[in-house]
Amino acid sequence: MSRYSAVEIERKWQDAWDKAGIFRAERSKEKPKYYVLEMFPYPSGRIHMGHVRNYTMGDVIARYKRATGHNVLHPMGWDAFGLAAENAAMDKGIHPGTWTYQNIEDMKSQLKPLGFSLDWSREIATCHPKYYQHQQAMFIDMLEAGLIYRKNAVVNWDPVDMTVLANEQVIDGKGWRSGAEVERRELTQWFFKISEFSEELLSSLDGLDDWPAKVRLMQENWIGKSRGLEFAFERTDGGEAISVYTTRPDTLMGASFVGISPDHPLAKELAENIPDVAQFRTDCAKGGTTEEALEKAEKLGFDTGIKVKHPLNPDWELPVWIANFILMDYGTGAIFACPAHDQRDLDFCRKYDLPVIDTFFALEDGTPVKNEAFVPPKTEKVKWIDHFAGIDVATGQEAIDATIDFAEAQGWGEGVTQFRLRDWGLSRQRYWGCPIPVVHCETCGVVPEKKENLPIILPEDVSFDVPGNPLDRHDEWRKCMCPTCDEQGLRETDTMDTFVDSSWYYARFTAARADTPTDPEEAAYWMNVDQYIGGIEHAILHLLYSRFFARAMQITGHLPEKAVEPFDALFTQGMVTHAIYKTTNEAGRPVYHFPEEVELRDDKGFLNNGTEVDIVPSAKMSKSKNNVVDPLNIIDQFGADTARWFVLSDSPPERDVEWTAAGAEAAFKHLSRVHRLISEIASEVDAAGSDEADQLLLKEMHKAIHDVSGGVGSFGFNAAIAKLYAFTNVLAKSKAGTKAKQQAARALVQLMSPMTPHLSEELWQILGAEGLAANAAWPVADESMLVDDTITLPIQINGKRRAEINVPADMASPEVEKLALSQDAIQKSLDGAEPKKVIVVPGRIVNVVL
RNA sequence: GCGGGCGUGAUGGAAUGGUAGACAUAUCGGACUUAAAAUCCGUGGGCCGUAUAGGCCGUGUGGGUUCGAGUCCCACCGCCCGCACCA
Repeated sequence: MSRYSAVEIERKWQDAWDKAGIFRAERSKEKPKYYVLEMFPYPSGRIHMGHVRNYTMGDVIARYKRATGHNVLHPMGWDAFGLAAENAAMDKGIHPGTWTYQNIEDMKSQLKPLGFSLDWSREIATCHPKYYQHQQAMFIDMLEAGLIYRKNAVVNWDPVDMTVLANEQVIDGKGWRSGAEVERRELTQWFFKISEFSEELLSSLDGLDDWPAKVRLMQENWIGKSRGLEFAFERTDGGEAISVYTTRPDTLMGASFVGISPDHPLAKELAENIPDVAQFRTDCAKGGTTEEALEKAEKLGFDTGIKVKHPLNPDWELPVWIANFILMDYGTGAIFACPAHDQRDLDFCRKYDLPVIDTFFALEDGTPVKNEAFVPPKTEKVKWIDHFAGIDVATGQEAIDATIDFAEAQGWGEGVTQFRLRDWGLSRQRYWGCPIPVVHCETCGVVPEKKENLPIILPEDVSFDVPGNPLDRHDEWRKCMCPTCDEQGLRETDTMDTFVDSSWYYARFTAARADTPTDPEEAAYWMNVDQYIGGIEHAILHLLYSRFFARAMQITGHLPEKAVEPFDALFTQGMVTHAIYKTTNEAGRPVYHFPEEVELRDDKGFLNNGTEVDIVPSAKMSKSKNNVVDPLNIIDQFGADTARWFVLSDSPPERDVEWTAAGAEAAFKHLSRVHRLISEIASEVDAAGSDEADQLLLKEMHKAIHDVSGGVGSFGFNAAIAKLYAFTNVLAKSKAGTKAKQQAARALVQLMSPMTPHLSEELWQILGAEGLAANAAWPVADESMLVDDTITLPIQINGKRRAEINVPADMASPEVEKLALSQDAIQKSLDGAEPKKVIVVPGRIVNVVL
């Protein structure tokens, strides 16, 4: 009998599938379509465990759906534009395109041996003009449809390298290469009007039943709908009133000062004449643009000297401060501060010695709230002292609503709905991205390129020896004809955010070689994606942008109406994590070390020169952190099926998993055992089984079919695999040579086939079954075989298990109760006491309450 | 700082509010072998106990709801993800 040789088997069956062309997807009227998609990879050069996990899950679903009679589309491509290619160009002197295409080739050759049931004929790479020309065409359509516009926005500016930095390139407020303190600087940039879709993107979340609740909640909070009060504070000096927006108008009587953003028009105006204000604005502009950096920055304030009047009491004057924690992007860029009921306001008032008005809330029972920044809960009742409309006790929300009504009735304020969601800035001052197809013309302004001039192809002859966007320096490429007046114009040198590329690739896959962005018939047939699978780290941006883009494509006629939500079902897998080993260099910058450079002793890590490293115990595998584990070793050593089986069995798919090498060998041992077991069964001579034993084995088989089908169909892969282990154990112990055993063996091979497709093909053949296992219909569980005649019921006394009884499955509750109470162990525990109550949960449990 | 999530044996983990630890790994013991590997059988939360008898404790911590809580609620601790220019 031959041993399990993964290498031989896997190559052989991959060739067989290729030859049969069974994974090539075509429209069909006979079968229901099923579109399964995993988030496509960034071609970093090496596949990592996260990829293997992600694509194995998708492949299991794809193969399972094929087996259950679906016409499956399962494509693959490359999210190929991005920053890393430019870094490689700078570090290694390779052209970003060369680097990227080489990586794609390498990664494809690493993915192929895994035996995924992919339709490679639809492969796309977003950096290829055949892809991005369609993106440029859609950009023009969307620009003309009013979905795109230009405005100023802030970027990270490195004053030494004179270049824009990505957030990732800002480390502790400093440029990653120059080390210079980063400044926030305004540039004119292109934007998608995603905020116009706020309400729609929010309310449509309700229909996404097959999305994780946590993702919907995160998107809801991100869109951030709020109802609040907008009103203006009159200035005592007669200047233009300052309009503010607040979600807590009920705290207006605790107002201490009015704050404006450093980017507020008033702050800018003051800066023109007052050097201190200008200086203050400069100070505030230090550091990166992330919300995290802004929120964590030291709170800074500047008293403008301007005073405003409280809307409910003209004698009450409030000072106007410029404060760095107020965002110009949200509301009106101005607030009133209420230190008694907001911790940040309180901290600010204490720091700058501003008045803290005593609280005016009390708990429902009248207990006054001391001014330790008590945030009145929106859902709980608080006593609301009667500055406004005579309401006594109200929930926070009632108080808010009442205040808005009151302000509107008195005519000094207006209820306003606000969204936190900002428009999507798509401009990037970088080379390796899709060129934005517009021309700057002295006469005509900024005009879209003619569609027949597309694609606007990135020039090849660029250099990265100077920081900044090489397109800016490429005069030959920049100079072009204005599409409207035929005079000379200059091309836009900003390229598109790579999120644009990934916001519509799912649609392109439905007709990857079409001459237009999508093909109406193909899109109508294949959309929507039935199952989308990817990392939880994409819960907000990528998914929200894709949801927006599907709508924008629909408006511009590139997607059918039904595809308004592109992904019917979403599964967010957990990340594969690994410890990070870190030291610090002379410049104070972190240096990351590969796991194989670090020796671990007593929970501490050391480099071979003896230096101790800092250990971050568990972090997302990331190339820049040097903590990526390479799955190729496992594939080389044990084969793809072992790698696939292992990543599925080891942890629940939604949870993060800390990578350890141990366990892969165990998976290999099990597959070898299955190979041996099935081979033996195939060679066993027929023997008569006992009916009873046969029946028991077949019952186990049907239970396995039921449980594994359920697990595979609902991302319970690890539970399905546990069931397969148990079923294998039962099968191994059953009597040799019976018909039932042959049948059960075939079922086992089929049930494993989505996970271990190569091994299953091999064993399918060994068992003498017809055709390819990949083409075989999925077994169906016989419902009548799933029920047991007798069941074991635990008996509890006050919730603690004291005994168990075997009873017929259909025994009536009163009889179960009688039988339970008659048990010796129960009688002994009762010790003559009379039960207060006996709870019988049919088929589950008996609980005796004393 | 804000939003979201997670926390169960030595380890990965299982458990529609219903017997906590399925299944697997490490370990230990045994069989087979000249020996080893492979394989097979057993052991496999802690404590008491001669124990495959029985009992007590036990799902990050503290409280609550319930006949019954790993699961639901509140507070706290720790870790992870995201925060709009990493993808």
